[in-house]
Amino acid sequence: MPKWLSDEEQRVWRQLLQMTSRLDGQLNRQLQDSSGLSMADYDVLVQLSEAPDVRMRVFELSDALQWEQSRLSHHLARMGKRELIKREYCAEDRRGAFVVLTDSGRRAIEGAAPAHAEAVRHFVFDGLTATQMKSLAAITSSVLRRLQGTEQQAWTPPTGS
Amino acid sequence: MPKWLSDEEQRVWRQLLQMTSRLDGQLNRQLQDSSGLSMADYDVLVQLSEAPDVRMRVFELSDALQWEQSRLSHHLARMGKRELIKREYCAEDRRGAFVVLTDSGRRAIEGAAPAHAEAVRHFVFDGLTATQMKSLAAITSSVLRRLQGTEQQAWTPPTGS
DNA sequence: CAAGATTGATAGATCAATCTTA
DNA sequence: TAAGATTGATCTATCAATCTTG
Repeated sequence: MPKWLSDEEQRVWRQLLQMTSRLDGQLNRQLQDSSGLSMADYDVLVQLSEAPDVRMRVFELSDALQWEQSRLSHHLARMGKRELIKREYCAEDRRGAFVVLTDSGRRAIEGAAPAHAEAVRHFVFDGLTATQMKSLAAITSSVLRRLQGTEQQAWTPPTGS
Repeated sequence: MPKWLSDEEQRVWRQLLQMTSRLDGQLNRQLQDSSGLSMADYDVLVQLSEAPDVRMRVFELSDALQWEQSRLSHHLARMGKRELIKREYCAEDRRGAFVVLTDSGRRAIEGAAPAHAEAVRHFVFDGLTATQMKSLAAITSSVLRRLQGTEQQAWTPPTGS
């Protein structure tokens, strides 16, 4: 059980970090400039637009996005001010609330999606072979499996005694 | 030139986004709990600790980390308050400044590194075959190559006329 | 004026505390 | 008391404006 990453691991790890931060930056800028949406806005709008009756309970959204409740609540408040979404009362459980896509929210996501998809394809998928595509699916699955069950608590390394 | 991502692309893309956000969250929590450092702190301290005389110019750090000047400047101010780094005057160019690792900063990074490396290995590399490792290197290189030259400006899709 | 760097304003993320209803 | 959700405080990120020296 070596104490450090190997040279190869280190190189790949730094590349992965760089890839994700630059890709994130580029896609956010593209979205922002072309449509005024952030990736976070986009993700919320995608979930709602795919939901039956374009509405979801707050906790459903939170599960789907894997966001903390409070982050989501603050974000929905801001999106509400911009009229991308609205809240509706929930009759069955009066503690809860529905989040509903507005017409203007639907127009925003429909306007933003084509160029966003194009950008993702351009920067990521157009450069990959079919084999690399399969590999990427396997790699992300592997890491996600290893992250299972560590959702809220921090992982601690096994003691080396 | 399809307008949307294919089903497979969509599935892999969502997995990649999930992987990076959860991995980021987990590694940040582990670092924070075990050492009081964030990943951002960690990256700054790594750069300084690898630099000759544990010091760098602000613009060198900014290049190495690929951070905007203002983000770095704010972050250094906060790290300065915590005495992880300090500033020193630059004689050669009096507009500039050196950032120097303090003793307490060196202790912090040395204390944090083993468990952090262990976590990265545990969640990522221990689950990959040698072939997948090579694939991951190729994939990240491909995406980074495609991002080259788009650093500050937003990319816009070619017009479809 | 341009390069190196900081500052202030604003938007977003995280944590703990709170409020209401089941 | 616990579940669904919001609020306020604090920390971080981003953008535009500024300050100083080359």
